[in-house]
Amino acid sequence: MGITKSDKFTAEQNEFAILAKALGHPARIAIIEYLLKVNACICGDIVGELPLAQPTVSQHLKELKNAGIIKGTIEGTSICYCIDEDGFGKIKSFFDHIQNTLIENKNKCC
Amino acid sequence: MGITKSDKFTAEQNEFAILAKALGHPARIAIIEYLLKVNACICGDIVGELPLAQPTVSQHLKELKNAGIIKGTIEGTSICYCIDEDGFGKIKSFFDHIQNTLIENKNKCC
DNA sequence: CTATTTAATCGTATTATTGCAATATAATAA
DNA sequence: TTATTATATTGCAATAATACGATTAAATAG
Repeated sequence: MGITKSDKFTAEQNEFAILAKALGHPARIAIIEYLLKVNACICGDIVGELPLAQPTVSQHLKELKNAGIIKGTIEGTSICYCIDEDGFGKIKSFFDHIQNTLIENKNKCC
Repeated sequence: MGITKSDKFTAEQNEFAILAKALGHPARIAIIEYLLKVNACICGDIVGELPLAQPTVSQHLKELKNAGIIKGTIEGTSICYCIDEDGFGKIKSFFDHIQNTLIENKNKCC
């Protein structure tokens, strides 16, 4: 079989899994960290920063964009990427919810 | 070539990617949510809760455990799983850091 | 010891991901 | 128009992930 049974899970479960999956690669974490470091949106020099070829970086950027974690705007011949706060907000609220529930359930674990 | 170049990235980047990757599947999100819902650690009835066969659930539990997101304790013939707060703490602090940096960088994005 | 119960592991088919060379596309520059 | 520059897409090989039937392992029950 080998195919994820997405239809057997809720839309929310799938939505969060997609966000988490997009962050599940060191190159994509490195991209996020770089976008934060340069303190502003940045263009194609992400390629120069990563130990990967240009098509590979482009592919990782595409996955982050599809998941709603970053966004890109065209600026002449180059494209400016930056973190999409909406996507991050969704992830963060999920973790906050878990954290709160864990605090409520304190000491009721094995 | 199809193999992630983990050695080209920092230990922290890899560590966080592993945590995020472990959450990058709806079944594993469903497991986390179920563990939260039952308000205490729970045993093998996770299998009854998910639309997946027992070996598949066991495999997902193993991945969550390897990533440090859940932990299991033996209780007779069954095993009691619950969320590992340490693993979640790491993920949460990463997101908190990003959130804080985003707030600092306000309006400097494209 | 012999069931029974519970969960992990093995083996394997299917599908997805990773990575890059080669190529294509899109915008500007000359 | 013809370069040039920047990024995306295609195609393909290698590896990883998903799912499950069959089996195994470990603990308890009888």
